[in-house]
Amino acid sequence: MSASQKRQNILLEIYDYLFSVFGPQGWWPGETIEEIIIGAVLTQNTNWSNVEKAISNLRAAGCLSLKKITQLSETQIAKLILPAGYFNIKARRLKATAQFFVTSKILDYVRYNLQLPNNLRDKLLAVYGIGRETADSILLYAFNQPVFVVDAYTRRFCRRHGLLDSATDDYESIRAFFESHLPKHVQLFNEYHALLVRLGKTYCRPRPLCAQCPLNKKKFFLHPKAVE
DNA sequence: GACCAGGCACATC
DNA sequence: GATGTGCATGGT
Repeated sequence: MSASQKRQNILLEIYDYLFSVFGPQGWWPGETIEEIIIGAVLTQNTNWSNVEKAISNLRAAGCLSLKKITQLSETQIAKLILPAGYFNIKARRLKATAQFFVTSKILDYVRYNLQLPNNLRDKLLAVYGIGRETADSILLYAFNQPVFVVDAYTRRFCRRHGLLDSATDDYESIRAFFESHLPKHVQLFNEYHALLVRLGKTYCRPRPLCAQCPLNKKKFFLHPKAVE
């Protein structure tokens, strides 16, 4: 068995185990593509429960749509998304994001079942307020593209369990690691990321509760040294 | 009261 | 390219 196949087996073993412990996570918790995009911006460095409050404000005001958001002032948006924190900066980011989707008509590709432009990730990254994680969250959860989302939990998980050399644990390396060692299945990527977040919230905080982590019962480590 | 949360842009070195 | 900083509410 090649080293690559071994890595793939371990990643799938971890996935199966997490799924058996936590079950399906039901991501993304949004009704529509537009709501997912809006939530992806609002959840930056912010607890999801606060995002829910902001989304419910937007919905109550009839503003839970990208077109509507382009028509509001940043001040108006900021008032609605107040509970999500960083409301001034996020108002600007949300408006820039909404303007991108409205002017590019990307949602029409979905509506008419067309193939998305293959440089969509680069286009998203060029939008003010959309970085790697937000772009990839949108691609995976809103547009069902097989992109593996990396976040703080994923990075922490990789470090603590020694999945990567510490020299190559930047965002793109971690993304490439998962994408190249897993079957390119949207539903797998969807559930895997959500399960890592679930695991991280429970056992892998910055002040970790690693002793109780269910993964301790298994030995998945690819590299002998897991970093704290 | 401190710490943390499903980041990002920008300044500075 | 690496590292530091501002952004801000609400839950634990």
